[in-house]
Amino acid sequence: MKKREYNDGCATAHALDIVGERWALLIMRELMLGPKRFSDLRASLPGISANLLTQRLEGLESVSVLRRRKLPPPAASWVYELTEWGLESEKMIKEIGRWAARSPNMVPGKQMSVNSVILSLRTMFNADLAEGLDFTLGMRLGEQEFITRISQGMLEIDHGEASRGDVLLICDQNALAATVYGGVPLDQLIDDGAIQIKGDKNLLERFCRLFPLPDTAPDLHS
Amino acid sequence: MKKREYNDGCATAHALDIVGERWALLIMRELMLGPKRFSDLRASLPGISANLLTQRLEGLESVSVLRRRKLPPPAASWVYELTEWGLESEKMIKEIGRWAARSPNMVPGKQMSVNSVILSLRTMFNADLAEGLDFTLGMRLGEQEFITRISQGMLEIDHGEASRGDVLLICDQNALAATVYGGVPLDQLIDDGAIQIKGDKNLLERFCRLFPLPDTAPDLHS
DNA sequence: CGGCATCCGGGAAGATACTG
DNA sequence: CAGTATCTTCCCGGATGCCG
Repeated sequence: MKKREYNDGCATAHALDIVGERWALLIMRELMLGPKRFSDLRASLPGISANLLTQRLEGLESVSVLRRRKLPPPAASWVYELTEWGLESEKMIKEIGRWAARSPNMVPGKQMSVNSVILSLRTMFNADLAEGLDFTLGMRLGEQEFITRISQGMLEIDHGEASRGDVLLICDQNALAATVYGGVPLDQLIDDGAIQIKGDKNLLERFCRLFPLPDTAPDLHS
Repeated sequence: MKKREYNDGCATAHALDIVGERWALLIMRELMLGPKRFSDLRASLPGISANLLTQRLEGLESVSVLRRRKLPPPAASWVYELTEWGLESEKMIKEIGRWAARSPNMVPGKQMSVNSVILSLRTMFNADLAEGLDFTLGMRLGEQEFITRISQGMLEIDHGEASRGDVLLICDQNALAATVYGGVPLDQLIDDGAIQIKGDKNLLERFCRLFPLPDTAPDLHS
């Protein structure tokens, strides 16, 4: 056993062999919405060292989770992107997040990356609460733009021109998380200047209530 | 940051903080079908040291994933059991296994624990293929007995008296995996003495075809 | 800017031995 | 059986420096 592996026929154990190392799953999370460059990855993973990021990218490439691709000129830089199979890990990553959302040890209010907020919306979206709704919402979160479509009880969020939405939301990802998950009133964030809106504010308020968090599980040592 | 944590508000990152350490998820897998004692756990996790198992159990208890409980006399020994929330991780663990089942690096034929085989059946069960089937199957896998019920396109497997099934299967878990996943003909395993059957063999053969594996994802370096 | 190479300290993992 | 104690090894994380 050279590369410290569980020698176990179980598929879950195999998953841990290939994506169980520190940072691996978070790197995949950061690539879930599209390819990124080395420094973008590094910027969205607070605390990882360049060294380790290199190692992980090599490891994940060697097991066919992601590939390294050269952008056409004039960009000419390298990007990392998930393979199709790598992309399929979204279900698993969401299920992990859904489970952990009930953790009694989860501390709210910590910083999140743009990608984690978007993925958390995809995870916690409650179709029943969205019945009858039909609209699009543009989001400008820092450098990135997203377009969200809610119709027929379905949610889609992808990169796209934010200005094309029925409503436009401009803020940073933590402000969005604060109102969707933290219950901070939208008006307060607008007054603070943390959030800017163009369009129907009521639509946005309804949007924010579509992502209820589950109850926290009992803490055995509280 | 004492205990090496991702300082990330993302629920998936939090999950890694609490169950991302080596062995943690496999310990949970081993407790998924019911409480176990220290040495049973150790026996079903080939390669873990007593040392580390102690640490992990303490860690998982401290985050309310499992609890330590003293059995009533005359047993009077300690067992470890998942909390309700810990049990809810089954969906996540299955989703991880389902994803990894497509890995191009998965080597078939490795040893599996009894619990992993049972959980893999729960994971890979295909409801469409079970339409119209209605029977029970008892399984005696080493020391453990299970009763499986298939009806209305649903599968249930739990600990229970194997002899009460319409069919009884006696074998070790690797033989079961070999025929269900490895495509080894039942007859061959019977001839080898690896499997014993009491009851309708055809029923068992149909059972074995209810758990198709997904296609393997492309290997970038093949 | 976008990495790769190297070194170094600390801590986690693994092996072995031992105890109640 | 159910763990401790000890020791070694290896991985992680940080810093620095090199190179295209």
